[in-house]
Amino acid sequence: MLLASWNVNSVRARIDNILGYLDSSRPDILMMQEIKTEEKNFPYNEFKNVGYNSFVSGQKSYNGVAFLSKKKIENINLKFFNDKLNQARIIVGDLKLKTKTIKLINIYVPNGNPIETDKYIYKKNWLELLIKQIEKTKKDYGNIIIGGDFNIIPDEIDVYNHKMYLNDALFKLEIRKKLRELINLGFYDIYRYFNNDKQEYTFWDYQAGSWQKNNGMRIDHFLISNNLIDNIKSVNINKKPRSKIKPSDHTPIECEVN
DNA sequence: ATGGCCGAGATCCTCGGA
Repeated sequence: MLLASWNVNSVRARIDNILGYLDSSRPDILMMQEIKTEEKNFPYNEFKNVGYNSFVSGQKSYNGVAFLSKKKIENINLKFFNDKLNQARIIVGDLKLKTKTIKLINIYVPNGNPIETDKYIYKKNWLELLIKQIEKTKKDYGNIIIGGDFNIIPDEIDVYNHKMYLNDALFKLEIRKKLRELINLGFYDIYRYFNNDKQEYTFWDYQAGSWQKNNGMRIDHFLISNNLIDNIKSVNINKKPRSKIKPSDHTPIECEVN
């Protein structure tokens, strides 16, 4: 089973790119972030026509997350924890396989810049609430996959010039520690698990020729609960969608699950 | 040495992104 996660930066502006990606990579499940639209304007039919069901948490202009899935995803939950600003940043559901059920958690973590503002406080609080709720969930469910745009650069190797990002909400030590705390609940950063010292990115800014210069960062992740580690066959950052016409600034991360 | 983008939504600019 191929599981993918992609910050599409508007599902409607990106519809041709997304359909192209589904056609060439055929993921069983695609977790999308930043769909930037309400449910009433979500292109359900375009995805239905190519064999995917949509499960959507929408919001006008900003944020928004969704699952596209060939199979049904059950017990969809848009209120995994109480986000005081009520932004559409998380969607949770159960994937029932023959031998097990996997809890799928699709997240779009707040950016948090600039760091001297409420936006940074919101990011930190959001991560703390997420960690608390994952800790609770871990007691009842062994099989958890958290995927999405974490807006966190895990380590120096994960960005083209880490010194430039020391006081950035994506790389501040305080924020990276939150990711570490989450992983320490019993997860693997599955990209790094399979790639010890490989330097690859999932995001390149639209500005300053970042893509051409490979000035990127690895901020989209899959965290796999310990129980599932033997079920993961491979992980791949698929750079093709970033090279297309009118691309998202992110590219998909893909994970092959038994 | 510097600056370079893009999407949404309401107007021809602002906000947010990272």
